[in-house]
Amino acid sequence: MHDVLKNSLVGLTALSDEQWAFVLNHFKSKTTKRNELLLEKGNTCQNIYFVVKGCLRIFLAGDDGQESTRIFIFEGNFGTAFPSFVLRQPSAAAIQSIEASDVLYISYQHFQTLLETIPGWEKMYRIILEKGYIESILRIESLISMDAAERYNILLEKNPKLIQRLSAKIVADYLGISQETLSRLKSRKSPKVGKVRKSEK
Amino acid sequence: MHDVLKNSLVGLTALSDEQWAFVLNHFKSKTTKRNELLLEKGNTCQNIYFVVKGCLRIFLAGDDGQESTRIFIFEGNFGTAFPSFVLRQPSAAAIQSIEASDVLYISYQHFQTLLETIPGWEKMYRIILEKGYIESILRIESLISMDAAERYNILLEKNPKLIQRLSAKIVADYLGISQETLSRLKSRKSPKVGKVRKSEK
DNA sequence: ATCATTTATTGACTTTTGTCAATTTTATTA
DNA sequence: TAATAAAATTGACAAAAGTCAATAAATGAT
Repeated sequence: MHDVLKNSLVGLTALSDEQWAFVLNHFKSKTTKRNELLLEKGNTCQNIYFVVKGCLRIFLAGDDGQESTRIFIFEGNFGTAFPSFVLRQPSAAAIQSIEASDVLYISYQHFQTLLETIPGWEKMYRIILEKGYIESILRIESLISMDAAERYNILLEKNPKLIQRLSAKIVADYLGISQETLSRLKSRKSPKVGKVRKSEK
Repeated sequence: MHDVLKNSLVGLTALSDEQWAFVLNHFKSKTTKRNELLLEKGNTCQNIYFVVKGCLRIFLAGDDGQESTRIFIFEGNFGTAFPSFVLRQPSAAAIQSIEASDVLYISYQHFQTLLETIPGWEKMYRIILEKGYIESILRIESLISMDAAERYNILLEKNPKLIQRLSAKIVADYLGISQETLSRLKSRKSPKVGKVRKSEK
């Protein structure tokens, strides 16, 4: 599993073999079950996760049972309940493994150690932050300037894998619309394109 | 002007006097008029701006004349058309000086120079990125999980100065709602709280 | 200070989206 | 593979928000 992590980072920053060993040594591995919670709302997030296989989601849960997905973390990506992790505060969001997944994770303390002792790690983190920040800006733009149909069509165009792979319920949570509205958008605009049924695979 | 910049950064990172001089030397200053455009949509953003006095906004403009404000940059903060600046691509958004403002700015090339030559600068940038990313995550959450009235009330609670200082039109653009809806929210929920008229100051 | 311009408010109406409920389809697991 | 649970779809209706238009208020430039 650690090789996957190294391979995905090796282009971002230049580290010696000793530094790579030091870095990788601070990541623990974990296998999760489908729907397993990695962080409960209200707890302070202690880890950054790197998804080797599978998919996590960070989501908000309202009192009424309604959920809103803040972000997905697919294979080859880092993620955490970011505000909680950085500010060391109880998290408004929970982290859930949507699929049975293999993840690596590093604690806040160890992450700080890497930032302080490996100069290239600061750069790598910065580049990952830039990428995440850009994604979030594009998402804000779609939310403030488009209606549900436009947002869905853009997602379909830019990230069709996401729609195929996840349940419509969760896609709706992510788009900020109800599952019924999403269902109607699908039948209205593109009847043939939707989640690939497992029975068709 | 450069003192304001140094004072706002000095707590984030440890630099020698020589390093501070080197850093500040790479920032140019500029005075802007009200409503002046610092970047037009379609151009690649060349600078990061630091607002000493006044306020900038980064906004999208639709074909129909409708505008959506991505973010505001008030005194003591950095900002840019971030995706364009980082990815070196034409910007979807424009940058406008809402008020007559004093700004400092640094070019992409000079910014890279600072990242490469001043280790503490990488850390400073990372901390600013973390802050911006957290803000954007909270904004996404409000957009996907709250209706217009809730978003407005939260903004009123967390950032009343923003509502007082800016026109309702621009606040509506920022909230992702129409000006009419915002006007109705104001009269419905909190008749006495609104923008402070200049005539009342 | 006045005037022209921009911004804000309000009403009437339309469109979009949400909610509730019933049904069908798909997925999970014993 | 049957049984059960979960998810998706659809219809009917309600609520939220947008649009258009008219008017009022505030601003800023002379």
